[in-house]
Amino acid sequence: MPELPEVETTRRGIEPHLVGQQLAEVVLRCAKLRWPLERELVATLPGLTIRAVERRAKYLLLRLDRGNLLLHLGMSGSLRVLPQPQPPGRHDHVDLIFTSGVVLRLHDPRKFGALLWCPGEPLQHRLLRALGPEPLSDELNAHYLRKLASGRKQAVKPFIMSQQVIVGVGNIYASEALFRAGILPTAPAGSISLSRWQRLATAIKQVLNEAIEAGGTTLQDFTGGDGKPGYFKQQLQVYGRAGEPCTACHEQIRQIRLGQRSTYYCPRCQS
DNA sequence: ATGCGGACCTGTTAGC
DNA sequence: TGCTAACAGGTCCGCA
Repeated sequence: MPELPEVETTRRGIEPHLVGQQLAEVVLRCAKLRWPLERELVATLPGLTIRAVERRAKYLLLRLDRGNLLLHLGMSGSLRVLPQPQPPGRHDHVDLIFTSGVVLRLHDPRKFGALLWCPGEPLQHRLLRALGPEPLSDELNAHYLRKLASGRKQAVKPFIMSQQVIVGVGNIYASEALFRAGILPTAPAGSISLSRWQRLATAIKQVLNEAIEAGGTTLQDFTGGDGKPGYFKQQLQVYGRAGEPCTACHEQIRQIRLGQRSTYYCPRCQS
């Protein structure tokens, strides 16, 4: 489900409810998500207080006064803050219960998400260490992209979705950014000119920023920490619109499969 | 080094 | 209406 805008929306939704909260109890109802859930969480976390809720790539970082929790929502994960404990529904796999009674609940039907305990610096964790730059930072620019793409034959869409290249761009926003930049998703990354990388870098920043503003994209069941859906779906110009007219030129939007992912583009606007 | 396909898991939708 | 196949927001890993 969540790409960067949805994770950031979630972060903003839960942060004000969690900072300063002291953990009372951890309830694990599922043996494993992406990885086996560490039983030591149940013994280690009670008593610790959340100092900050940060995001790196599509990971949420809960910084505690000692150690950190790394959270990834996978394809279908979502978080809710509940004012008090409630009976769990289907796929409500984890509850973090605080001394105030507030509960942070992780819901994840497909179980591709992750919850990891990280005693040391989370940015040095093996899963985060090799990640590329944040797309909304100045590190993402045309020169960086051209240099990294040099000599590479991979299609530009899977290239920009690779988290070693840039983080946060998933399947929806990759198609949207390429449409805005007028670049075919199948163009080999190594063949793209500096000026087109410039347009793409700008498009990525714009589409992510606009999606964050709208509270993310809700396709089926995404909700931010407050349970509200995101409204960016209405602003999608190509994703999920196969056969419909292009918003710019009225040509039919096409759908192809690229790297096992559905990919949408306008054959007239993108070259 | 790069790039691809498979795997993980459940739910929903499209098609016969 | 009911069954089956394909597909869905991610990404790690192993292999060529």
